[in-house]
Amino acid sequence: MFCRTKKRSQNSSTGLADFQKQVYSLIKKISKGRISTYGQIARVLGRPNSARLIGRILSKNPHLIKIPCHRVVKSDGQIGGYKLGIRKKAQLLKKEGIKIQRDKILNFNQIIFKF
DNA sequence: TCATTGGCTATCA
DNA sequence: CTGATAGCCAATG
Repeated sequence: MFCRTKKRSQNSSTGLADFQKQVYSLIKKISKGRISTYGQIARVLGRPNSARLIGRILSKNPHLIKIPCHRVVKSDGQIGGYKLGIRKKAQLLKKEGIKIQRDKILNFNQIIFKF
């Protein structure tokens, strides 16, 4: 009788698979020479407390060619992490005209990408 | 202004 | 359950 069930585990409410796709979609939109932050991505997608999750997702599935995940950094201007190392990340960013010193973005405030 | 602490999120060892 | 991650934020001293 009652067909109950569905016991959706906690992850239905978060919709993780969907969340990942949205993360990738969003990051692909970041223009060259601009950056965003893990927290900002999380907020735009409606998960203000899941900044850390963004980093996890990117590290798990870095489609380095299609998705410019090197343009996503920490909210305080630090580089964050990168599959190939933060040195590599810094190099890529510099190439796009972003000024970095001691693994920190100097003009962070001016190049932040607004969705 | 800086350093520390605790809470959040999801996953793995 | 604990600790550790590509983090963020507010509170505290």
